[in-house]
Amino acid sequence: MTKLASQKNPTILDVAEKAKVAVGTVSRYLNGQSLRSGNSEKVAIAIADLGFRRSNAAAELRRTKSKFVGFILPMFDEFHTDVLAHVIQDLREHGYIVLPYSHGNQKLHLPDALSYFSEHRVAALITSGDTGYEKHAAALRALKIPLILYSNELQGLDVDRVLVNDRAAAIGATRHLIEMGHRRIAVLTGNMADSTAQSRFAGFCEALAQDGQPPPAPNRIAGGGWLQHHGYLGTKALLDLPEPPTAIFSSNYMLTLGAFQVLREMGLSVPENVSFVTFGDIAHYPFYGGGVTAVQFPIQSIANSITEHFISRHQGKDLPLSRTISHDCSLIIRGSVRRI
Amino acid sequence: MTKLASQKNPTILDVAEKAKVAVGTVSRYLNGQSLRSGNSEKVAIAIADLGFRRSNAAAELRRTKSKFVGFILPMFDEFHTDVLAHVIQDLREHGYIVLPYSHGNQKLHLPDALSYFSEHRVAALITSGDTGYEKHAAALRALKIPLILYSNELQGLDVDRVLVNDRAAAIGATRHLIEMGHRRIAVLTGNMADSTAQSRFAGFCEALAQDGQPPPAPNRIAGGGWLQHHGYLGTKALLDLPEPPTAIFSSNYMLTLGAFQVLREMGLSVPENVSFVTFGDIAHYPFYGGGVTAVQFPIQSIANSITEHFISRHQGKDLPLSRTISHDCSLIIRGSVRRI
DNA sequence: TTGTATGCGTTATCAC
DNA sequence: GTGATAACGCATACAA
Repeated sequence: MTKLASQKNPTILDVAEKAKVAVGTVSRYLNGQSLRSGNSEKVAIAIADLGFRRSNAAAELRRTKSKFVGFILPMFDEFHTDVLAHVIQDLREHGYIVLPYSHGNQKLHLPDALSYFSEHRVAALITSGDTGYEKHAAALRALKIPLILYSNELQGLDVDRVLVNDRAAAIGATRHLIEMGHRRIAVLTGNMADSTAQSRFAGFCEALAQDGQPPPAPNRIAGGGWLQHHGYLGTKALLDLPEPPTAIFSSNYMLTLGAFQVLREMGLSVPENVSFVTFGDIAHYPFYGGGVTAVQFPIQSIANSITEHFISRHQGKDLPLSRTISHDCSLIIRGSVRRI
Repeated sequence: MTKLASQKNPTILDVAEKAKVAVGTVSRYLNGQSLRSGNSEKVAIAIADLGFRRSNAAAELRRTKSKFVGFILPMFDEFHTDVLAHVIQDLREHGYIVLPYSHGNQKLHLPDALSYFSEHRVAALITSGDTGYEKHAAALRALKIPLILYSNELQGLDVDRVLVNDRAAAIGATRHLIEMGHRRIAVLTGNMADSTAQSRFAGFCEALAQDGQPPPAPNRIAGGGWLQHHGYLGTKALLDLPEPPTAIFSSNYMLTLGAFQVLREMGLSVPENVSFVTFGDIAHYPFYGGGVTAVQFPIQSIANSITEHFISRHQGKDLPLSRTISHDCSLIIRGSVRRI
């Protein structure tokens, strides 16, 4: 059989031959290392002529450090997708490839994800650290790769963390309600097993306490999960109270969605019938009725910190086992809080 | 130096040795092929004992067909992210890995994406086929891999297409406006270089024609791009008309967002001051004012068709060079259209 | 810096 | 089906 060059992809051997340099030189070129002046051009020309593309599989196999980074997101919702998109962008500029893995809001099956990432020998794992990770701490440690958490705190693991000041933001949002004259304030919490849900609730309570108010009565606490139906059911219960709240503090945007669903069904509007403050700002909130007052996450900063954590960790410098960065949120005041 | 087993990842050789079978047998096991009864168990036990994980890089290097599939999306917006998420899920069930590439709404730099995908030897390329692809047709052909387009039509390439019946949906949406008594109807178009923008506009005009109306006057046609600011500027112009439209037909959800921004700034509301119909349904539309009447895309069906196209193409069956599947959309009627 | 040789871990190809 | 062996394409250690 005659060799048909067009049949096979050209390799660095072909490039080396054509450029009349050694394969090592081509490899050095591909990895951005310096070569003798003049050689760069020769190699570049040969690559262009041959239409050569390095095989990432071969490089990956031979490399000591993988270029893949795993990213687990609970679902492709606005917040997580936004973080993911930024991280993909940031890491690509450093030459890394992000492998997203979503468990589609099914019950988390972390072992599946870990086995998937093991196959790809990912250099690190980025995740929001949802409920249930503690159970798999051993498996995570067995991966022997850096773990980078964003959004949620997670105890008992040596990881880098990128958090937001949930508590402070919750205090600010609640205080805004108080300043606008609200006293019967209810709260929609997230899944209280998650640290974000706890911190936001704690901040809410603290703002109340600072105002000299008692902690919220149990029937003013609803939700208990992150999804729309939690917000729906929770808000329904709150509004059915003999003394319904004049304002609601919501712990994320999906709860808020569910709340709005109820309000719509009951023919109530914001802020005329009930005031509203929510965690999580989305592109649509400015136009929801009079606009929704919301706690905005600094997505760009979160993504940057994730990237920085990864890069420094991957350089293998001497680093503490665990580092935490916290970012502040902004309260975007719109029209969903009525002064009473 | 003594060999420390814990230092290196176990390989199929280790598994084969431990299970007392040949490496080929282990490979067959890993790829789901049938083994002599009893051998499966032996291999499974050895794998579990050793904590073995196949190296995808090595497999990918040696395989004749890659397990990677490229996916280009213009941005991580609701529509494209939704399609992506479903495709990731569908393809994972078939053992394929999706590599998303977004150009972040910058000017499309297709060569970057193609070079990235070349390195990974992707088995196929999925993309919405935005404006500007024609210029790179040669480069796309040079990849010698199946191309699967969704959303946009693209002439002059042998590709599989998954489209929606934009024209029919546009007719339906416009007819709804007409049936509700509207005669002064304006349109926000997308980028008219894209087939979706053309089809939606054509459907809009056809519905008008069916009602015996003339084509829209030039000053009733605005937008000309897919982004929020196109909707903003376009709507501003429409409402500044001596005879502003009583209803607006919007070609996607971001245009609609921009339109709502203007309406809000001008203190106008939907549908009291202007009625609205939009392409693209999103989770928030039920709660926008009285709810937004919208054309809903069948995301699940689109994703399924993409997957089917890829799988059949990848099986290498004898197939026509180009296949097209079209899906119908649904008009979700809510409260953004006033009867006049 | 360059050239050469070796190995990464798997799949494909045979003969059995 | 199974077993032995030859690639796959690149990075790297080593000697030059």
